[in-house]
Amino acid sequence: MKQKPTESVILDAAMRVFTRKGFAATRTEEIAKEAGMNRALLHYYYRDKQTIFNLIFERRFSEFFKGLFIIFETDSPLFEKIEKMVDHEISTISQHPDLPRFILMEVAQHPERLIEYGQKLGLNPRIFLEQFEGQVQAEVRAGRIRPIEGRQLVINIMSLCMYPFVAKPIIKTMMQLDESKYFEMQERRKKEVYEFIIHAIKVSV
Amino acid sequence: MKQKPTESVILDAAMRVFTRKGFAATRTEEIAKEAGMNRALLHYYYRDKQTIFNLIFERRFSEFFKGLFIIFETDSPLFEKIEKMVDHEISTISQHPDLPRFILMEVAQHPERLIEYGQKLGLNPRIFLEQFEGQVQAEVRAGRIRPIEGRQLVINIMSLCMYPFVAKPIIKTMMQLDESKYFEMQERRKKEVYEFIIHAIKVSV
DNA sequence: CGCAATATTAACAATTTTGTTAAACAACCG
DNA sequence: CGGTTGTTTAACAAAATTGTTAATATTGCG
Repeated sequence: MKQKPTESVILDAAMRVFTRKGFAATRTEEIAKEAGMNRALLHYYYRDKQTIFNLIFERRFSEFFKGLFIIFETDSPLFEKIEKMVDHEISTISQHPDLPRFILMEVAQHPERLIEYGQKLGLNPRIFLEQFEGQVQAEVRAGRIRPIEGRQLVINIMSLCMYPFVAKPIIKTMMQLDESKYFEMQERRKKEVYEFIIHAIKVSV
Repeated sequence: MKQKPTESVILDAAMRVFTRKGFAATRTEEIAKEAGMNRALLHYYYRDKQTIFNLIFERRFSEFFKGLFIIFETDSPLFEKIEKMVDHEISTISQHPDLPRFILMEVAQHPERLIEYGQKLGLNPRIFLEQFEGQVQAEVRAGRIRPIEGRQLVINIMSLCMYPFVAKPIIKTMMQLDESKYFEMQERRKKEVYEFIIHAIKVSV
């Protein structure tokens, strides 16, 4: 029976609650309850709510962006890269389905954090983006894909992967899916989205 | 110099603040300031914060879903319908760019409202969805589009239209777009997304 | 004008949420 | 075992947020 150190019990609980509710709607009381302890203990280990939140935000921010950028970085051929991106995004986010909504919510409210934490992680979107745009334009010139702006393609890929998670409650309700049906739908999407994109850009033979 | 009735000055201010911040992060003080009045006056016209929020939510919920369902309802041919949907969504949401994020945030926190307000508006997603799936399957059988589940197509269309708004702050920062560049990008998307979808589903000739 | 009725505000009160303190408890070590 | 350290809690205090009230200002109308 290895008991986790209280610090990480707190952080794990805080992660769940903050991710579900966002900073503003989160009550420290709820974090404490989720961690099975008294509210005062949070303050014993961490100065205040904001301090805990910042730690969580950094963690989740990294989870959200790190994997994505790793794939941008690899120099596979375009189609392979897209396949990896789609598969990676849908797979990893499936295990943290409310991560995108959390990031979007908090970044929308404090856009300056995007720059701050982006630098902290050493992310440089400009470089990745330029590299990707170059790759796309090369394919276009080679006549393998129809003309498309690299950035529009990136936006399309991200949209197709992320939105179904962000809109999970709406999709579940409108399509009357329970948790497992929703999961199956996402599983099918790995193939569906990849093929959708390839057909969308490939020049017909 | 026609002065608007105080009720609607309040609601308009509340709409802006709630939409920007969501319920939990909104301070009644901020609504009052935005409306150019004393906080007490909000309570003179409306019982409390929650009452104001409910009015706003109903309004915005309707804005978000009503237009969408109208297009589902029309019986244009598939490609035309898709074109209308894409154009309509991107155009109308462009005028209310943070509407989708607001709806998603609040529905994620209170999914039961989706059903409640959906019924209030007389929306019946099941019927529209079945009708659309039928239309898609007919096209598939006719060999005009490649095999695809109707629901996956709906999700794809919505994703491509909505996500760029939901992720606006991230996209703006990562792609270094100012407000007008971002707007231009969305303008170009009307055509881009439509063509992307058509190529993705059309059987090559 | 003058007085209702309505609109608005400032000051106050209640509630909710956060943060602190001092005392109880537990673990470790001589 | 006794004392010392670090952990946890209950009770309290402070701050922030919301809601109320009573007094003031404004409007319209006889």
